[in-house]
Amino acid sequence: MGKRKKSSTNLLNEKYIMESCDLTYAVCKVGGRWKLLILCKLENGKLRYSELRNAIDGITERMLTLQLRELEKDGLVKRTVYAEVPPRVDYELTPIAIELIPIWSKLSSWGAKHKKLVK
Amino acid sequence: MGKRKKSSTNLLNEKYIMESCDLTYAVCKVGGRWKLLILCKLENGKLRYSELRNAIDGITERMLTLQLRELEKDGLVKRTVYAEVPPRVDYELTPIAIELIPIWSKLSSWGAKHKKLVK
DNA sequence: TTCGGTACATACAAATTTGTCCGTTATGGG
DNA sequence: CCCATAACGGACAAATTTGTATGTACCGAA
Repeated sequence: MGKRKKSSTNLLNEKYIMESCDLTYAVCKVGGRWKLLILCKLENGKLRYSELRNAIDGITERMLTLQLRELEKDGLVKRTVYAEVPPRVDYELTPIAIELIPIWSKLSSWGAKHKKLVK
Repeated sequence: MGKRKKSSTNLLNEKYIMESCDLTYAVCKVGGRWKLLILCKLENGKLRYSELRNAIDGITERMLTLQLRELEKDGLVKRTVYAEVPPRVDYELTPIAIELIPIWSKLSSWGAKHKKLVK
């Protein structure tokens, strides 16, 4: 999120795992604290920055920005800036992110089931 | 993993998110660095500690132990200790973890696809 | 001309995760 | 009696993620 040291064991391990396991790779892409919450909010269409901020209780602007930047870099959300003042920016899911939705819903059901089991 | 401070904003946020989003909850359960790799190795049946260690390149015994402990606590793996010397312990997926397998395979395909897209 | 709203950026600090190194236990073989 | 082995446990340190506080640009409205 900030800069990472090249060639720490930590980073090398991460790289190795991401290369050798597509599943870990996939999970890492949505692994930030707020990423899935953001993506969920976007399931029904575009939202602008402030709408996301208001929709996600507890997130700070810094975190929202950071996570959106990564999602954008990873091709999961598309950012559109309108040349207006005050500025307007909106975010939407990319096609590859949309492909995740049916998988999410299964995973989400699993989560709900697991949650009950544990109690 | 080590102890966590109760009532840091960080922890409170995590709790809140896990409660309000089953999807995030599910992803967090397998979110440790090595967890998915471990679970994948167990897909075809029991393995003992040393077999896991040897199967997963780069993992240290400490990390393997920690991640296994959490997986056990979360009911994703079952640990069996045999009263032998030297000790023998094996690990296997629980039923709820087995239910994840078909979802994983979809997610894994998605990961592979995404990986190509990005290149 | 100061003010307000939007979408950030930046410096810094706290929390958490991951990794390194070394110790432990019990016993059958030599 | 000494040692090797399997499966850990604990202290400590490095790396990384998350959170806090504050500042920026822009322009139209008051």
